[in-house]
Amino acid sequence: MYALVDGNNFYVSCERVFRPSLNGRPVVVLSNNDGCAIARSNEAKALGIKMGAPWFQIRHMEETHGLVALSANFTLYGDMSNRMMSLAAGLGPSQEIYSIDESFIGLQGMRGDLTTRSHAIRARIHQWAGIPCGIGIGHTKTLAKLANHIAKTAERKPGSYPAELAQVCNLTALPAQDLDDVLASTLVEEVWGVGRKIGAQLHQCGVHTVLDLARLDPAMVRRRWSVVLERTVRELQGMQCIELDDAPEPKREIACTRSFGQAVTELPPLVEAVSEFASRAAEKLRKQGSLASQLLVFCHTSPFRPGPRFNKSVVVPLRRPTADTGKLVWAAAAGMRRVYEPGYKMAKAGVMLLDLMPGNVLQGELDLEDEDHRDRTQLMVALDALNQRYGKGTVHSGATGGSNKGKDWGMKQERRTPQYTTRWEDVPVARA
DNA sequence: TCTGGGGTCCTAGGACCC
DNA sequence: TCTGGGGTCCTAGGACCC
Repeated sequence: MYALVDGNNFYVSCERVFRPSLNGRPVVVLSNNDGCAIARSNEAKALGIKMGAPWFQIRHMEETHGLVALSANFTLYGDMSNRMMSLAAGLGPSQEIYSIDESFIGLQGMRGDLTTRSHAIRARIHQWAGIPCGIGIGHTKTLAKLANHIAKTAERKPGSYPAELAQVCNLTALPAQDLDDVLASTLVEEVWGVGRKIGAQLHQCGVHTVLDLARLDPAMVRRRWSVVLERTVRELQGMQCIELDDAPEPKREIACTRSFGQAVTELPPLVEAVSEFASRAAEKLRKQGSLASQLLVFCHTSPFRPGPRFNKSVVVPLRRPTADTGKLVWAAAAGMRRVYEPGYKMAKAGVMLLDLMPGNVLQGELDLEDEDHRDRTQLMVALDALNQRYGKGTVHSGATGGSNKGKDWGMKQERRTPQYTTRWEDVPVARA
């Protein structure tokens, strides 16, 4: 049995802890470069503001509806998250931190009334961390997720579900008929693992509610869709297919990408940008104790704007797996010089570290013939510690070309490796 | 004018080998 | 020489998550 503890409107709730005057008002938190809304208060949701809505499309509500917009402060949210997570951990014997605002709690072996206990934990998180939460309980992670959705919706939209399910929804304590009623009044796309595409396909097949989905034959679902959706169906039926992952593996790839506030056409600022990205990515890489074997660099024009399109990337092989900022920055800069073509308004660029393997920077590189290398890697570990303690950008390795503090890079969507990736050897050198 | 930034898993198909 | 089956590895792309 699992619980899912999830902070409501998390970024907005974090801001409200320090600015109580925002309570009761429509508030959004905006992404990098104030591009679009990545968190919305209940009041903002009630205004019809969608997740990811571009700021320029909703800003008129500042005047018409008193909408308040805040620039994101991710350092603050990370701090608040840590507090919330350690309090949530009190609910059961194991915990998987799933995202900045959500954690699954394993409830195996717990005695007593879990609903009452959850209400108590919820009150404690609100009182000590200042964050309002919803808690959902189910026999599987998928059901716990669904329960959490019901707990939050019942609170936000009275009448949508029985009032006693608000804030804490324990599906395992519901009589069978009540459970069916709840599942029948929830649409399939609310299920964890069902997105827009598959949701639409399900509706076409007459599968509209979660109850409809839960009653499908798993074997048929596997044939018609995939093993992934089959697993979801089984989980809805109460069979555990997804385990609690309380000791996650290190990341298999690490990315740092940004959209630019204003389009960039020249090579030097692009090289500077990806150098900074590589430096950030190298920090993440060392933090998880990995080395990278390949580095991918890309840049592209805006998909939203007219004009000539450009979208290219290159994979730069690294001679040896490394976590050395200097080497990664060099590779990123070299890669950008290769992909760059003049005459385009670049909207976004990024760096991805690929083909990661475990390896301590120091121990992993001791056998290098490079004499300075050991000293440099030791220095980098020291710099990482300082930056972590005193904030990003406190000190830089000389290789990264100095501070980019205050630079405003914007944002845009990029989910997968760019399409036109070429091999390093096949790319002609750009004219600089 | 102005439109996130990260990640994961699964599958299909090609290359290569025996 | 010709033909074929089967396994493995890799990559690209689709779908999903927050």
